[in-house]
Amino acid sequence: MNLKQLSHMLALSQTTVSRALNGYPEVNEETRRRVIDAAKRHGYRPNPSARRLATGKTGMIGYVLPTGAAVDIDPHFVEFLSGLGDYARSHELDLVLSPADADDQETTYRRIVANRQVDAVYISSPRPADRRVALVNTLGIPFIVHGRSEGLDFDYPFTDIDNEGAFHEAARLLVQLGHRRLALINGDDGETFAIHRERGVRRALAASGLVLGEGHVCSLVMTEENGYRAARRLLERSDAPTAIVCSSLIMALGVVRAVRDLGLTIPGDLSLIAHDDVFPWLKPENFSVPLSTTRSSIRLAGARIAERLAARISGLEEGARGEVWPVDLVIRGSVAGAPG
Amino acid sequence: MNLKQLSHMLALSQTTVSRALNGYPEVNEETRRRVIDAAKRHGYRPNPSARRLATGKTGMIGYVLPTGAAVDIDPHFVEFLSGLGDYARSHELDLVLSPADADDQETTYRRIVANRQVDAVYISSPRPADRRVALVNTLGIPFIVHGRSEGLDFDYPFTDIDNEGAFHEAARLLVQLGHRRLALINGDDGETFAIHRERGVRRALAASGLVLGEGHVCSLVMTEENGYRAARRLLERSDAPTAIVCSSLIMALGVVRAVRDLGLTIPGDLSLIAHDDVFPWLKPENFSVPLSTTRSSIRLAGARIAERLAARISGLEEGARGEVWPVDLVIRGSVAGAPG
DNA sequence: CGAAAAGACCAAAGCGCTTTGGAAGACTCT
DNA sequence: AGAGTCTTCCAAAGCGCTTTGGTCTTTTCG
Repeated sequence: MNLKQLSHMLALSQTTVSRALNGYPEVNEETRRRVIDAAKRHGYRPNPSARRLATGKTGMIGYVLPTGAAVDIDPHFVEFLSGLGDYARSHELDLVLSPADADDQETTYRRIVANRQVDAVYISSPRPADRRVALVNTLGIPFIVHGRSEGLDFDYPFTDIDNEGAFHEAARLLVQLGHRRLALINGDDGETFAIHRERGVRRALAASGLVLGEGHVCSLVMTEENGYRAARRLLERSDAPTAIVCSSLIMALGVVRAVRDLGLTIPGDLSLIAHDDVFPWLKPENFSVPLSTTRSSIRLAGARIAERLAARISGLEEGARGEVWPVDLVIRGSVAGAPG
Repeated sequence: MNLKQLSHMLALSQTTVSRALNGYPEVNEETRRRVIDAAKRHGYRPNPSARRLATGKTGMIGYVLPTGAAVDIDPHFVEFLSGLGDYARSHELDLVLSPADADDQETTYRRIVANRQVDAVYISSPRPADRRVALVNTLGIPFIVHGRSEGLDFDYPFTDIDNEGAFHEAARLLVQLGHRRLALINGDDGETFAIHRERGVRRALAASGLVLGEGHVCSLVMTEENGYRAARRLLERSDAPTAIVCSSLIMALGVVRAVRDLGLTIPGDLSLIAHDDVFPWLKPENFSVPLSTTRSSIRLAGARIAERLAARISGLEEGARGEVWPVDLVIRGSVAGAPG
């Protein structure tokens, strides 16, 4: 059932039927009702390919997915995706993942824009002076950045959490509890979020005349193994930290293991606070010693970004507005006063 | 730059240019070279929307993504996706995720097929007599099932691993080591893979005249927390198992925690084998006691399924061929002879 | 050498929608 | 009553590609 058949059946022109269905004003309400009714009754659905060719709109949002043997898609991604899906579903938006060589995403961005394959894109895990942000900005496709870049000479729309504030709070609490030697086990410091977190910790320490010691900050891909190694290395130092702030729950898993292996205890020998993106399958309250966290649902962020993308596509949102979400600090058993 | 302009520039008809570019035989090789060359030089890329309207082909594969507040996308999904992306990237295939209400995926499947939104789809986490498989089969779109259903009255193409064989081997080894009371901490037993795994364990036990005791098998969503709870419940029984086979590494994390909380040790008091889908961020060899596993890379499965889908789209693969991959059994420190 | 076959190309008809540029009739206003 | 204004509808022109159904040469072969 296509438009031609439907309009013939109603003894109307395609123009009128199309307009009636798309809510244009220049059609009699009585006629519109007839059309809508007939369309429903015959299960007419406009062919998206045709509509796409005519309008250029696709009803899809895009994401360039870095892949490659050496590239691991972050488990955070899936949680973000859940949120995106939550929103997209109720708006019949689909998501197009375009896999790209991690080292050459630019080509893919250009392709999906040139081909008009999607109405908007989002960018995640931005870095300082991120080239993707610059590219997408000049290509002129609607977009939102999940997180922030830095040092770009233009503004852009983003949704981020207050990483600096969160880690500032966490570190401040530890200092207040008497800790003098803090360490930070961070994510890849090429990414802005990690930079912000480190900045937050340093600022909190500086407020009490302390510094983040040389060798007391690690930047690693966030795996359990890296958490273990980093913690082990830290705790075996002569100036071992008495408190660690950690960028991910998965790494915290490794930290806990290292602590145990070394015959130490949490929070007796070491206080630990980690960032929690809220995974349904790994909860800080279920750690053997319940883990204190800075918490922000990455899933909610996904939903929000889908919402903003939809708004941008339909022209409801414009400009380079950035939004920064506050982060909760949730205290559980893994923090205590400094030992000794 | 569109076809019209390009053909005008070459003083050829659109027909000839189109055919030259698409490899049709009825065009002079010399002409073809000229055309291809000019296309490249001017950066001509056929508009996919137009091609789509004309041919019905989209160059995309689809996946209906169950979403909803109560639905968690499995972290396995992302690993699978990596594999899919690895292949898709090199073939300029995109992946369309269509979020759907978890309780009504049927509507979405019908929509994407009716709308010709994708050339093929894959189905994951199938259940016995899975309605999605039946639906997709009748809708007539190319598809591959990742895993297997059961009790369907037709054949269908799938790629699965030998879950039954793997868990049979694991259980057999434990029995050989003298274990008499095994337990199985399984995934959601609505899904076929869990059923197969249970079957494997039971078969191995039966071969030695043993059975999987009432209460010695748990079926749960695969989270750390559920692993902990299940293990705790099992180990506090009067007839506590001396060995556990576990369906996921994430659950195994919980098992390890429960063992420790109860003051027990691995493998002294309990032998443990878990299934490993090969996550880059959580490795069995890095457990405090290195974990024995049945191992199969879900990422490789993703790549394979992309490959088969591409083959089906282009007509290179047909029929309902199913393939079952063998699973490795990797022995590490977490297994030992039965205590006592 | 003439008929049939093969080779190389083209004009035009879709694919199914949106949108432009009217046109016809009904209504208002002076 | 005639000019202007709405209201409501339509024919036809795209959107940019593929594909059908030719035409015109050139080659092959009995």
